[in-house]
Amino acid sequence: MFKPVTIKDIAKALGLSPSTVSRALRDGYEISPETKRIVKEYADKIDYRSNPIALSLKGRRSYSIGVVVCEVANSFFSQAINGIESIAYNKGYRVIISQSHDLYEREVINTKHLANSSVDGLLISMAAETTDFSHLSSLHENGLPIVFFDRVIDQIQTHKVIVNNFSSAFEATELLIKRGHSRIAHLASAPHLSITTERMDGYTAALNKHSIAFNPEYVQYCPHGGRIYGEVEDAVKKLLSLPDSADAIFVSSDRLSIGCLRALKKFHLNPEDMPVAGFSNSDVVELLKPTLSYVRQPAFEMGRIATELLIGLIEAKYPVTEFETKVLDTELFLNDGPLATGSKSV
Amino acid sequence: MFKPVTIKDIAKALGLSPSTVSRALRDGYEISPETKRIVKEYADKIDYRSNPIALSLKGRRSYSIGVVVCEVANSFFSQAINGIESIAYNKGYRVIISQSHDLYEREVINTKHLANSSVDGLLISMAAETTDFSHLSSLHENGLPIVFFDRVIDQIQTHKVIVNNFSSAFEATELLIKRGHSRIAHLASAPHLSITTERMDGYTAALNKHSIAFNPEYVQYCPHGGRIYGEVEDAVKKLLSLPDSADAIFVSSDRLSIGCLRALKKFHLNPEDMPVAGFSNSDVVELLKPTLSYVRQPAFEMGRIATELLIGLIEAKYPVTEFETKVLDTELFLNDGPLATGSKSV
DNA sequence: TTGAAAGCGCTAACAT
DNA sequence: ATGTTAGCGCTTTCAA
Repeated sequence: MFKPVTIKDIAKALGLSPSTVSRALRDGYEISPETKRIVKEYADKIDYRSNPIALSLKGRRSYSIGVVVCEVANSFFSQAINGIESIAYNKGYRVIISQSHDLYEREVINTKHLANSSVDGLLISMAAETTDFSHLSSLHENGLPIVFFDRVIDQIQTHKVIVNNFSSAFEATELLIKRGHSRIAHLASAPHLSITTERMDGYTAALNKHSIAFNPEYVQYCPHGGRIYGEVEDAVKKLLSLPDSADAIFVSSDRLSIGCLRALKKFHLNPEDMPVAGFSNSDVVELLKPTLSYVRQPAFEMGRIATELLIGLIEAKYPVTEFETKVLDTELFLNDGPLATGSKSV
Repeated sequence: MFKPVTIKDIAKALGLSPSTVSRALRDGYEISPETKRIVKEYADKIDYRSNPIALSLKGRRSYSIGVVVCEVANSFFSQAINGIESIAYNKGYRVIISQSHDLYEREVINTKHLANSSVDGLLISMAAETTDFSHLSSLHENGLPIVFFDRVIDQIQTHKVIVNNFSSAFEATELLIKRGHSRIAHLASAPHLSITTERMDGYTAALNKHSIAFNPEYVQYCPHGGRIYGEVEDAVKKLLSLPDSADAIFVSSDRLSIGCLRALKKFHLNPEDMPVAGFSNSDVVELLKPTLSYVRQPAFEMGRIATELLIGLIEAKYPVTEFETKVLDTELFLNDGPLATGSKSV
């Protein structure tokens, strides 16, 4: 069907050997300028493009990086992907995206599939369901470069890119406190995710600072990360039906924030009655009706940095042993404007 | 770095020839059950995985399909990508996604890059800016299977997947008319896009049916498809500042719908004063404050079907000459519930 | 300065 | 039932 032009074709047409053509095209120093000119002109004319597959086979490099996120249809991740692409593209890598849908099994299959597709490296944000990391550690031990972003794990030593989850959560919670609320609930994602624990800590720290007793009943987890809307609605319902019902909610993830608003709307609760502060990178937050005060993560930037780190790993001459965890700042928005900014980078 | 196990390794370890191993692994009929067992067990033990690059080089097939959309961070497209993935995945293809950001130049670079990466086929929704299609026709003439979805073009004969844009637009417009509006503006995307003209026709047809004179001043185009928010705001501003200002707006694309609401909010216009009906696949439409009556496209389904058609093309034994254009139904939602459904499939 | 030949991992036609 | 060999497109010694 598709009839690609090969180096051999050029060689034959020009009465040269394939190796000469190869060298001429790659500007080998041994080739005469004249020959180079001829070869290049001809290659140009017939629109020759080298076959990257053959190149990969030879060089054991595929110039592609694999990405595993829970879902593309999520503002945070699609923005991060934009960032990933912007760098990968410039550096000549293509990006293969796959979605875990927050399912452990899908994550395992995807990473295997990607590794098997000989990606040169992996960019991953853990699925909510995942608690066993052997699928990743085995790849990592085999030398596959991996960089984590957003939902990271401690068990694998490599570069990581996150935001200051603790202080972001702290500030968001404190915002609610400063507005006079004291029965602040916390709607959280799967309990073992890094973002969940860190944000939880920020939440409790804020309560502490303002001498508000921590009430475990005010904390609801969504083990599926909000993948199933029902779990969010149930969680919210529980918070509302407590004897001493919550009077504000801090939500610790993008999808949950939306789910929470949806549930509140369903229960006919006005934002005045039940203000919500949560993480969200939605591009329409300002237009949402139960309004949302929100923490915005620099998703694009996170993708960019993670990719730079990954490519650094891939192209490193010597094995890298010093890893860094980049911590970026978030921004806290209160209805329509920035109120305060997150904390420092480490 | 990465130490892949090869068929040769297995052959050597087992005292067999590479071809025997290869055949045993692929269940070749000529291999004795005993040998198969031995080979498979060993392969399993050392976690052997075939090198897809070598396979591709051999078979001239990469088992990957390229996707070009304007933007991943757009509900319609991210849902379509989910559909694409669901099929591709099952059939053993991986998906390489790239974004044109509605820019002609990016689209050209991306398609070249993908073709050059030897994808087996291309799934594309045209960029708003694109008016010259030679980058695609040349690939297509060279035998690269292409399937268009959503934003299609007439110039290339192949499978296409769209929705019934005409009747969807017709119904959305008629909805506004039935609610007593007669000065209905139309906020449209780039004028040469298929979706723009088809939806425009539906809009005018609805006006006609109800004997409302078509007023060209009520039509505003956004050549960048809303990529630049300013163009949307300007367009809306113009519509509002006409001597005989519009009293309702029909918006013909996802991003524009959001942009339009944003502009209206900025101008402090209530939905009662200026109702909007528009295409949108946002997953938070019901939560938007200037409310939106909306046409929802079966994005996931479109991705699914387009991918099935593409893989059909890729795996066709003989050149395909009969192409079909699948036309799917949309749904029209009025605040909180379906009101009417789009029209038939062709 | 150029060419010949080997090899990357795999498969398939052709032996045996 | 198993082995030998050639070749996919390219690069890279090694020879000339």
